[in-house]
Amino acid sequence: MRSDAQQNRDRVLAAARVEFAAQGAGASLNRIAQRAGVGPGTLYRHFPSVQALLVAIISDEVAVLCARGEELLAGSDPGLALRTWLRAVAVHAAAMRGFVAVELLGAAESPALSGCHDAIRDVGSRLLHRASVEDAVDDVLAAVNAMAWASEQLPADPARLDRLLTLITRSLPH
Amino acid sequence: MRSDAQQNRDRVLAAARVEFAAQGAGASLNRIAQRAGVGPGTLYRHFPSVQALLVAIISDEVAVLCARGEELLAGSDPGLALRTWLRAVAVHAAAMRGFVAVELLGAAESPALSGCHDAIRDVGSRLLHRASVEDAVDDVLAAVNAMAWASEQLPADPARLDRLLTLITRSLPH
DNA sequence: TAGATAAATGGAGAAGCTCTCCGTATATTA
DNA sequence: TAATATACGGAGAGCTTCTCCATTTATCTA
Repeated sequence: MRSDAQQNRDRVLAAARVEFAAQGAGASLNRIAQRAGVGPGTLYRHFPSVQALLVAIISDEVAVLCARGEELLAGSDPGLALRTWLRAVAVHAAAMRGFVAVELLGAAESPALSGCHDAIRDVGSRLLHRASVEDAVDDVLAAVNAMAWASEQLPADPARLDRLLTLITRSLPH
Repeated sequence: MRSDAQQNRDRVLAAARVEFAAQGAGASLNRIAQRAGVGPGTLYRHFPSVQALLVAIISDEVAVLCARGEELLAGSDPGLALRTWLRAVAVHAAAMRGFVAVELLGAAESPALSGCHDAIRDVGSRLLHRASVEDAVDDVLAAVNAMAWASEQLPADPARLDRLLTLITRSLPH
């Protein structure tokens, strides 16, 4: 990749992070391009769709979540490890203002995205298995993402996400 | 209201039901107006925002849900009544393709909408109380709506909604 | 029944969106 | 330094939501 192209790609990504964080679902690709100081054409060449942009942003954080999961898998309390990790997943999803949920849930479309999805699934299923939970990992992850999404929609209440997660996790092993 | 206005209002509502059911979040108000055989200006006078349109459509179904809740309150098994009603709420929310969830969760903005919200809350809290559940009705409803939303996002799987609801309801009294 | 009036209509158009195309500018290579 | 491949940005097409106002029409009154 040409060095100026790389630079522009990075600037678009940085602008997109800011814009998504600020505007959520109302983010405009035009404004992202403007904020990055590039033309719309440039943005679309690097990221042909909103998904592509999100995938690039999300991949980093998924890697962090997986690493955290591996750490927890090495720890001693399987039930606590599972609940801790699910909470981390939820916080991550909520921070992305619902995008992660929408994108990850609907996965399997983009190769990169389903890569993320598979990585999360893998760690999740091992954590579930070690805690003797029999529910499908897809269902549990969908539920956790849904809770993150819900807590986004409602008026801000710092404790709500925890209460919603508790509705699910309290039936899991302690 | 003048009779022609009433007629147009009804036609817009009918068109909106069809369009929302067919297109989901991608529904276009232009097309709704076109389908109803009215100009955009007419649509916007009757319903100044998408929310207003949704509120009108939703109000009917909320009334049905409340009636169902009252029936169940008169029955004999509090735990079963609660689970049955929560499932009905979820099916209703899913049928609205996520709009109900978004709108009802974010409530308290439009008077009509918060009316719906209050009605649902009222029935829900009585069902919860009778089943000796101590969770806040808002949290439970948010969780149920979130599950309906999640099941919408994922590839169609008729049993998924039930599995997701079970993640919540299995910790409630049987 | 006919005229007055208040209300509703619908379409033109402003502003913003996504996304494409292509002439121009520039980084890289020989 | 010259040639070439690549990336650039912005004009513009075709959407969208939403507003304004000249025109039409239902309803009321005499």
